[in-house]
Amino acid sequence: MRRRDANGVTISDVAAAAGVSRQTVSNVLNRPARVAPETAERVRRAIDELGYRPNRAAQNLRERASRCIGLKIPAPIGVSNFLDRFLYSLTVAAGTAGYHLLLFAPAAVDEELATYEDLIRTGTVDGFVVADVSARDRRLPWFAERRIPFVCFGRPWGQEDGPYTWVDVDGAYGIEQGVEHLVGRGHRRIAYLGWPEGTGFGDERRRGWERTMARHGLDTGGLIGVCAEGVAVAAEAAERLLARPEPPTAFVCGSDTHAVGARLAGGLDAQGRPHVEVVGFDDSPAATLISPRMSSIRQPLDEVARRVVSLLTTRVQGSDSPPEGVMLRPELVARE
Amino acid sequence: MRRRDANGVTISDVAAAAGVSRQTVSNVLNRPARVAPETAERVRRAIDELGYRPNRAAQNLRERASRCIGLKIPAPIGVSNFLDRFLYSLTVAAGTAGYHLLLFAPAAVDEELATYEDLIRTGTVDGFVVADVSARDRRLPWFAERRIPFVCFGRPWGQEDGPYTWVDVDGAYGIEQGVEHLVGRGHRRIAYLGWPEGTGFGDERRRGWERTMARHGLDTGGLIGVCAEGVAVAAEAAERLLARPEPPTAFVCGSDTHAVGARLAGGLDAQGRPHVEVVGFDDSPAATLISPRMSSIRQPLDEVARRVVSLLTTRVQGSDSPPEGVMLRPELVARE
DNA sequence: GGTGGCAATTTGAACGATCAAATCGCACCG
DNA sequence: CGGTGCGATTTGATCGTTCAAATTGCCACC
Repeated sequence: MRRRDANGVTISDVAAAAGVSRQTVSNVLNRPARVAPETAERVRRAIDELGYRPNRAAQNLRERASRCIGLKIPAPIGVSNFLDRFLYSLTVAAGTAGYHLLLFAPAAVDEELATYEDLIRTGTVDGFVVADVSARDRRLPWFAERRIPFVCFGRPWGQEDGPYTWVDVDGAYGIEQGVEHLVGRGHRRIAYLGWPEGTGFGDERRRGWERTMARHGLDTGGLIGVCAEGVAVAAEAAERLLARPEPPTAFVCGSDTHAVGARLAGGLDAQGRPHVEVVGFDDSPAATLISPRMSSIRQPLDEVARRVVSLLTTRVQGSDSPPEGVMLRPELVARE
Repeated sequence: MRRRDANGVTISDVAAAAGVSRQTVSNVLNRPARVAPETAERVRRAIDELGYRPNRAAQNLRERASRCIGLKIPAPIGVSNFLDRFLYSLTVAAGTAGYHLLLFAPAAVDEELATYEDLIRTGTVDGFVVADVSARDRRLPWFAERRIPFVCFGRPWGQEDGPYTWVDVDGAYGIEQGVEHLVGRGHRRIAYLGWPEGTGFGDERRRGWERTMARHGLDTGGLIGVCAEGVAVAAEAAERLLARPEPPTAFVCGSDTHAVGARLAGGLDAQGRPHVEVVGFDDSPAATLISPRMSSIRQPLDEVARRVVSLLTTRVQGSDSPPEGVMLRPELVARE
């Protein structure tokens, strides 16, 4: 029994069974037009009978491609299951494009670049999705220099029109929808609660609030709160705003964590209705688990994943496509 | 320029540069003892200078192994980022064992088995981690029949001593620690809030509560609440218990979601201290985000991942190891 | 009946690594 | 001085696939 496990049927076995050469079998699968219909039919029957499946390693070797997309999985420090959801969308999108997602975690921070390089040089992956782009991310020029295919989820802030390809969601637009929603429900003193200055996406979301308030001629003075991500600190920050002489009646928030904090700070009335209306960002489970459920701005992760995969696969397949930035729109999920 | 990208240095290039045969280069990397020290040194220098890295596809073809572990990523319906954390631990564990994690998501439910089969038959993965074992999971006998290597995270309930290999965490022990903790703090009426009968792990956790209460001679009558996972329903269930004539003063819970519900139902006193003490399960971010922070039972995910990978790799490498069940102990993280 | 053209199919080589067996060089010994 | 033994190294074959070029068979046409 020489390694005759579940595996073991090769293209030659099929060829022999169908009475053709191995190349004809290959053609049936890859270039059906080249094969006479009745031959193709005979070969297909043999394939089915033997349960033949082409060996991936052999294909990879021949094609010089792994059909794998590499993704660094960050240490789980986050609070939302954002990565969970993106990972799922990305896996599905990759799958329909004929790719697989390959996860890796560098042993140490200073080994990170070496790990990327290794995966490419050994041909383990064809390219990367970079989901945690930071400002002035040193990986991006490093990849570009080595002509390593990659696509960012998240803008390379400050270089949106630069040499990198990315897909991102327009946070300002999302917050704008949130403000519009609250204005439509009669609110005038709408506060913003989010991250301190410095995170690209956070700043953008805040600007979305500012500009929408301005368009409606609403004052933003004393209505901004900033704090790190965390329910407790967010609740404190919200309380400070609520303690002011003209307190906000509603909040738009940079994240669902901030939003949960705002809701806790606001409290509920006797009927169990929140004193302040809150719109979160990310539509994480927290938004639906809190009671009553909370409106939140949902990022179109499926679409993001599809675009990322599509951009990456064209780049992997060698066409020297120009850099491209794709901006998608989030959507307000209004609840209650 | 024939495909001379970042890639392209082969073992023959190194051999030529070092003035040896390609097999000697291979030996330097895989069987160093066979090579004379000065030759090895010369080869190693050539490897460094050329930046040689062995091609993975060629190795895979020759070795008949992909060094990839397949993992089905479930649709993200959960509330915790449990998968996030396990995925990370698993990626790290796989990495140190020389493997990579390959994610996939079957297009449709009825294609699930076909997807597994395909991945094995094409040699895309060497085996699977099954992280979502259900009672009477039809995949397990199906895998076994085909001699497809796999290891479960989670017991195959009812067949713990059966033909399958698994790693799991002793939920009853964990809950026991929680009850002990609460007893130690003077509580006598300790309620259990968890899933309705039917989930293997949920039932086990409840039994842990029952047996520990019994050991302390404490009555469990009217102290059990069950509901689906969800903060709102959990809060309602907890309220019902709290409304009874002899209400519980503390809760141990089947999940952090249940625990958050219990905490919300209990409410805070004037000093911001919870009226009821609560111990959750999973030590998810929710436990630390709620204010004040909550005790919770932490599963040793790093250890689980290491054991899973270790069991799987020995099975992949062909040794017909007998089935094995590994039970690990969770740990109470006491807070406040 | 020979020739050209075309579709269908086959053959040989290659992708880059590793294993098994063969070969080489050298010291040792009878 | 030739044979033996042994460590170090090389050669040839192989893993399973696909590309490029060669071959085959068939028909139409002059």
